Amino acid sequence: MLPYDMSRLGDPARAARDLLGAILLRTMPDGTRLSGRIVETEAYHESDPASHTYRGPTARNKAMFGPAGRAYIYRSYGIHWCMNITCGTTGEGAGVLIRALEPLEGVHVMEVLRGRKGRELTSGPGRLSEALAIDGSLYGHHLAEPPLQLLQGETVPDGMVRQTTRIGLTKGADALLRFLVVDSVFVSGKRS
DNA sequence: TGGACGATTGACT
DNA sequence: GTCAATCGTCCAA
Repeated sequence: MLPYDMSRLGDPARAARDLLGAILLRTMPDGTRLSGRIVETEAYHESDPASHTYRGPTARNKAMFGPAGRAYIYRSYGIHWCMNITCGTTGEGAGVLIRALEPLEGVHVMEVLRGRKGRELTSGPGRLSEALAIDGSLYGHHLAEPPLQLLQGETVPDGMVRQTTRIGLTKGADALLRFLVVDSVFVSGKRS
């Protein structure tokens, strides 16, 4: 499979749209491949009150101020790990939160890691991190190489993309910076 | 140096 | 639908 073209990780809103359909591949220490197709993203930028980078660089967010194509990983609610792909130029605090994947390879191992099956494997930022064994040890990792890689996938046509407000925010809640693939069962949130 | 607050999830009513 | 878990981070004092 071809690597994702990191030069496309400029403006985070544009990158969030473009990352739909791309593949995230995790290679376990024993060689097991865990992968999924990105079906839901959110864009964050230092000019945005909702972003972790809004108040400038800190020890936690420094990866987002570094070069594009790295993993910015943070702990949410003291419990879950969530992963972003950094965007923009060095010195610019921007990134794209990966909110949902469609499992491709290693589904059985993901089921063991999650202790669950089906839609709940990867339909949320904390869920997909657990399913792909992503944690703080991968902070700042360059996504061009193992054990965590971003690969080119099939392009998602505009007609299959919906743009909405982001999830779980108190500040900047009205900006339309969430992107999802409309026919995917794995998009986060409750379903009927 | 204390304390309020999450870019969430899952269990329970 | 409601709510607790759980702890690092950041700001006010």
